[in-house]
Amino acid sequence: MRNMQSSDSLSSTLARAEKLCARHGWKLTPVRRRVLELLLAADGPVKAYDLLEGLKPGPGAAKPPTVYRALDFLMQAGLAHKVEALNAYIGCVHAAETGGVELYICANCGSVEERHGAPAPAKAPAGWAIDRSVVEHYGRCSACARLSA
Amino acid sequence: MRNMQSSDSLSSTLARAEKLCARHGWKLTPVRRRVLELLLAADGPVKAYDLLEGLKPGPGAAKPPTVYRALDFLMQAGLAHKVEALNAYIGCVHAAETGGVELYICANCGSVEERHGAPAPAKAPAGWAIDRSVVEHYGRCSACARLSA
DNA sequence: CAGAAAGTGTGATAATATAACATAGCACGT
DNA sequence: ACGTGCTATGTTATATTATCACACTTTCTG
Ligand SMILES: [Zn+2]
Ligand SMILES: [Zn+2]
Ligand SMILES: [Zn+2]
Ligand SMILES: [Zn+2]
Repeated sequence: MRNMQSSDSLSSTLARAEKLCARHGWKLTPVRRRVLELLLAADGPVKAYDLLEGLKPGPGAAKPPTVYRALDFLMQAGLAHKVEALNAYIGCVHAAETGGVELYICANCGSVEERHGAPAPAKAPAGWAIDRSVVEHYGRCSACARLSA
Repeated sequence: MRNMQSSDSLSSTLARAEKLCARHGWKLTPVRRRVLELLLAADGPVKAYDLLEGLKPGPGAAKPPTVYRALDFLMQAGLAHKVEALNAYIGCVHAAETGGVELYICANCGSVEERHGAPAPAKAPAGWAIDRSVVEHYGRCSACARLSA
């Protein structure tokens, strides 16, 4: 399973998210904040409909658009990432570091490591202007690689 | 639009696919072959349900599983790739060159360039064993970049 | 030929995501 | 405070993408 953040680092990540939004005049509303909490507390990538379930207990009986809107906001703010090949989402532990993100996803335990600010892929076709890159690596994390060796 | 292959290069790619399958004892059945043709003839990534439409004219009134099975086969054979961030598929112009694939997808005209042969193993986390990588770059191809400059 | 394995057909359904429109809350100039 | 517009949310319905389960056929193999 993904290494769950300690309660401490979870709340400090949330605090940083709050500050980031305040600084930019973005609104980290209750729904958005709750979705971010669910993402950060999870022990791996989370499916949109699981977030939906996660919101049920609270006051807002959320419907799909609610969750997808919150995810759109969080991704635009750089506070969450989509794992394209899994149709799942993760909270960004780095709270919106700049630059592209590179993900290492363990197929065995579900842990995800993020690397921000990856170097440009260098040999793009001549004249090509890259706006955004999706880079996801699948395999076994160091712990799982040792066990299955 | 994606640079459509000339009829010539399309049939030579198909011929190479046939040979590859023959060599490995894989069965490029009519359905599979037809799906590959549709992919190669398309001028960009193709959605599964568009392939379904494309199969309608023929004898097999295909249902979704038919198409997804054919795609699974083609991808395992290295004859097609999935564009994860678009939920779409492309025929491999290189007919199963080995190694990972890196895609350059023009958001303006839909053209796709493939690069085979692992680009850069990069600096994976220590101990990490990568099985498969998804690398997709979105932006503007050289032609479209010039126009929108 | 029998039996097994691989491929396909078919109907149903699951899982993921968006459209369209109504309502509510907040910002901002007056 | 008031009206006005903008942003966010609620709600219903639907679109899009993908798989399951089971029957049937074809192909391979002994
Ligand atoms: Zn991140
Ligand atoms: Zn692991
Ligand atoms: Zn290829
Ligand atoms: Zn282009």
